[in-house]
Amino acid sequence: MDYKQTLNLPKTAFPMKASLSQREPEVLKRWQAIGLYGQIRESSKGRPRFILHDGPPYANGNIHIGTALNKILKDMVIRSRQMNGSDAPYVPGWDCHGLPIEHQVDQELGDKKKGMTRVEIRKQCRAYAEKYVEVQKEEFKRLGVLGEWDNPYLTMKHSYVATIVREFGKFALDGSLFKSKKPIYWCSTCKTALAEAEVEYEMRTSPSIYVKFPLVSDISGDFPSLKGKKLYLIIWTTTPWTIPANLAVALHPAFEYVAVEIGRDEVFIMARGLLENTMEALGIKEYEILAQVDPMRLEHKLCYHPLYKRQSPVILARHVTLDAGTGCVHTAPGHGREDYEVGLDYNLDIYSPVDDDGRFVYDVEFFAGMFVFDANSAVMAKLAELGTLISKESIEHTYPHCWRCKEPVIFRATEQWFISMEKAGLRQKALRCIDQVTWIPAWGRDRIYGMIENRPDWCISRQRSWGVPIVAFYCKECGKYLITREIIDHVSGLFELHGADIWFEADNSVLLPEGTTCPECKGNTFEKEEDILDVWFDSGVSHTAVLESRDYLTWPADMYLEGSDQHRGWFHSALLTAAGTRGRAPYESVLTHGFVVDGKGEKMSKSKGNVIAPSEIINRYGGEILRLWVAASDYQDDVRISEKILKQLTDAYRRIRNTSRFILGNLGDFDPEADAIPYRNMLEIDRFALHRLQGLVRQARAAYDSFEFHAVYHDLYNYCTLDLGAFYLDVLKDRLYTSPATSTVRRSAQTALNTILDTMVRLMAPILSFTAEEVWAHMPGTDVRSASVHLTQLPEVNETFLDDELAGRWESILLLRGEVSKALEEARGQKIVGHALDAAVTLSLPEEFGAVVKPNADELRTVFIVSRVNILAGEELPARLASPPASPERERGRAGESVAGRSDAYRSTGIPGLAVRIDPAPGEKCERCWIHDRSVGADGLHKTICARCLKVLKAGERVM
RNA sequence: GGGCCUUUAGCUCAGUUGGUUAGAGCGCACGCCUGAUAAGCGUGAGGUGCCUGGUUCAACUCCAGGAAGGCCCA
Repeated sequence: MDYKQTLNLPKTAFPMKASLSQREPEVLKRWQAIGLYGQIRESSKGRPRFILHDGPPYANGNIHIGTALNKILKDMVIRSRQMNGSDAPYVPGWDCHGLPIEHQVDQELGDKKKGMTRVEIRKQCRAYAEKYVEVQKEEFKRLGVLGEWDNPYLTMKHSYVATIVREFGKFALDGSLFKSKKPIYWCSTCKTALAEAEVEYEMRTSPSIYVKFPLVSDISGDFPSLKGKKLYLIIWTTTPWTIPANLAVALHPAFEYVAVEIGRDEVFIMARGLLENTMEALGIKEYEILAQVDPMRLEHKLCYHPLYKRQSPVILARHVTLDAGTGCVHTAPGHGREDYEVGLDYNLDIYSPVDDDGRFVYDVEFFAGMFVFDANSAVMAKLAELGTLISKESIEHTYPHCWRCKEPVIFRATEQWFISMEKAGLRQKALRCIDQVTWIPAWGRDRIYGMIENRPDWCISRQRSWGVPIVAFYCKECGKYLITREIIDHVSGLFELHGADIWFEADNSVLLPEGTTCPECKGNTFEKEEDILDVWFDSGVSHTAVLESRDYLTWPADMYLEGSDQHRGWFHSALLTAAGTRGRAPYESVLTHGFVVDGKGEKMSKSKGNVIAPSEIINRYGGEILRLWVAASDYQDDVRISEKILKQLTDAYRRIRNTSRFILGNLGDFDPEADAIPYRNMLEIDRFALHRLQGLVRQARAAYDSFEFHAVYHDLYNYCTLDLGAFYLDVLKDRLYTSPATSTVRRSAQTALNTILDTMVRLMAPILSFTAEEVWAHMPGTDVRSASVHLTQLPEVNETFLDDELAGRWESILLLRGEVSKALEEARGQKIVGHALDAAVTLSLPEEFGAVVKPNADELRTVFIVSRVNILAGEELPARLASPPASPERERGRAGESVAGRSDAYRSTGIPGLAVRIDPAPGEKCERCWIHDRSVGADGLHKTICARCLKVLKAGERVM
């Protein structure tokens, strides 16, 4: 007879092999078909809301691994909050305007662009954005991210654009808005402003000149040794044409400067660290240091301009370096980024006397009308003529060039729009708002605080086509700009209906409210502004464009969740726009994650070849593995990814999957409604398992509460391996397989298993959303369950399953089990036994420990999974077991070696006083349950079967 | 160059307020099983706690300096 057929072996349709890349799309299809997102919304009506407001990714290109990390994290936050008693809707969004798209479209259009109107270009850009919104949408869905995908927010939608105008209007009307000059990259061939991303650095030969600036101020009071000398600050530059715009000479406040006499009573001042280099460049061999000069004492002193009859002050600036030059830096605030910044500090004019063609304007003495690069030699000649040029060479260096025409570009100040950090107290408002927010991790607060504290005014204008127009008019009579509440209301209304294209299509009779007159000069003819808004303003106001416009969302959001770069980006622009218009932050909390780096912790880059695309992982391993990777990582730091890490995660995934599968297999004939055993009637070990399960629930819920998904992962995984695999499930096999199918003892185990799986599956649902759903579908009692695990709630700690007294005893048994395992391993090594069921275990228990374990003595055989357990009472102990180890330092197991015989006792170190002896179990091995028992062979018919199994068989026969 | 941050076994992570021999799982090695089987179980070996100083009876933990890496500026 084939006794295997009489066993209750696991049986389930749940496949061991996950085939994630095939199965996941099916799960997604089903979610779509049953309208899962809508069902969740419906089922959670009236619950407290949790609003995670999505930061809009830029609608350009495929998603990368960092985007995937971000979106999956968001999904886990949403799902765990949703399953935690909240109503957590998720409205994804996209950032659609801006340079990268316009730049892409520019490249695709090539020369065709020249003949196109702005509106036509904008149409192309819109189509481009639309395309990538769809591409990315599918990619996000594939990650298992659940949300309102059929109604996302787009920053280019009419209603959104109208909101942008209204929010912009608030800054215009509260006095924050102003116009000022700022240097930007300018291509004088294309006559256009360029963004940083549009300049390419190429080698170019430029002049390299040293110029002396005669010091006007007498500093001999501070430096007596310089009395009566002719003092000069020496500067070095590669752009002689910017000398006419020089307004200052900058020194570093912390560098050492020296005054050096070079003969003829001429004294040059420069940084000590660059003295030798400079002297060599100037060809001066003999010189004498007369004094050390403290740069702080030179601040605000004056020099003559080397060309003109005006004076330039000495200023202090930290951007001065010792890499090249003299440590005295020619400063033209209208022609350099750092010059501009320091110019603001010293209230210098942003002077930039160059027109759109790159020519000096009419009032520039000597050089009016000259193209700047042609003016280089003229400037040098004039300097030489005036005796202020002291060296002239040329240099090869990298210089910015226009991406389109490849000509060198210049830095040139142009009129820009700014939102002031001070005029309406924006900086102070924003700083105050920061402390109303919970920053996770906490250092996010200091980071953004420092940024807001130090940032310059917000330059919000761009000379581009693809964006939201700055709604402003200029009076043709007096030139003043005009922005009024009426204009904002009127234009935002137009945008709401027609979109922002109308700004470029319609004329002022449409764009201006009827009867608009200039309040300054009463003029009534106007010109509209052509600049567009910085896209950070677009996305910055999403809190109002999205949260305030959908009645199922709330303002402020409960959470913003983005990478840590967004302290300078979206968190920042959202804070400014909300603080300025509403006086508080648009978020209650801000959670940031690190960046994805490679296995060595280094940044991913194409050139390093260490980039891993999400699609690659999805195709090879499945989206679930990507989700598990996100869950397993501590996102507060940078997150590593590598083949090795993915391999580890697939192993971990299989473990969780197989554990679920094994339980499902043993629940194949279990109907929870009909077969469950009341808790009080369950076996102790099953009750202990339920007690331990509550520990998992407690830990996992706490981890979810604080968004520590990696703790959930570790707890869940360790639970599968330790609590279940290494103990409970292993012990349970004998009972599940060999007991009568409907027996109380087997039903008791199944009741526990059902609760365990039901708990596990809901705990894993926010992380392993696909697999949890798959398990859910295979669980017994499906007809009385929700259609999806994602419609259920996280398990709560069930107090009725807590029994500390019982748990205490069983923890001791577990400890004992560990020691027995070691003894068995030793015996295996000595070939006394193979499988544990070959063994009989004899224990000599220390008194106190023995008392604890005693009530469960009969269960030890099954807990150890051995054939027999003998417990020796203290007085019965053989002498060799009773005597303490000769010395505590002696290695384990050696205590018994002095005694002859193969079954030396194992002497425990974990439980002092415990000795374990392993012998081959007496009796034959039962063919059915594999336990060695003396009763095997007693039955005439079933000669290879033990008494216990015989009983089961007999009972089965009767039933049959 | 500046601001913020990170650094614990090969990997992913734990480690209360400074206090015994720094933990877990995986991976690895060895063994068992073949009734979770492209599975399962057991045992074991792995750590200069990034480095250097300092405070302290005592430092992975506190302080200073440095290194490597990351984000944001310049």
